[in-house]
Amino acid sequence: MTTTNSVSGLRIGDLAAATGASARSLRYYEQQELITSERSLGGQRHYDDATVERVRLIRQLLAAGLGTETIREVLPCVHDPAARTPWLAERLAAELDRIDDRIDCLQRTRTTLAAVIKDYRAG
DNA sequence: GTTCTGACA
DNA sequence: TGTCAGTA
Repeated sequence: MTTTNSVSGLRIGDLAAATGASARSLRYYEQQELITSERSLGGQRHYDDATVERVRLIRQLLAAGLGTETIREVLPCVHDPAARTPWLAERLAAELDRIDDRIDCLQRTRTTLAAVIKDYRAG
């Protein structure tokens, strides 16, 4: 569309380019209430500059294996100490354990694959 | 041309 | 998450 209105901010294509997330993913993040946007008269989404950093963090957490529900719960306290609660601390500790388990799993797999490759190269 | 929603894979 | 359809 080429509608002109007063709504400023990044359009979904801009945010996608700035974060590496696809427009499809960005709409999904919004649907999951991980990010918010304003709508122009034509219904187009417009994002605040701060959303760029937020999306990068979301993708980092997603890549680490956290689910969207967990991210939604945890995101508020990352940059806002006031949002940190005992319950959230337990939640984060649980995620830390999961990540450690995952690291262990990856490390074992790495060792296995490395051995196979070494064996192959040795002929 | 870009984005929107809903739907299917 | 990609992609297709029909729009605005």
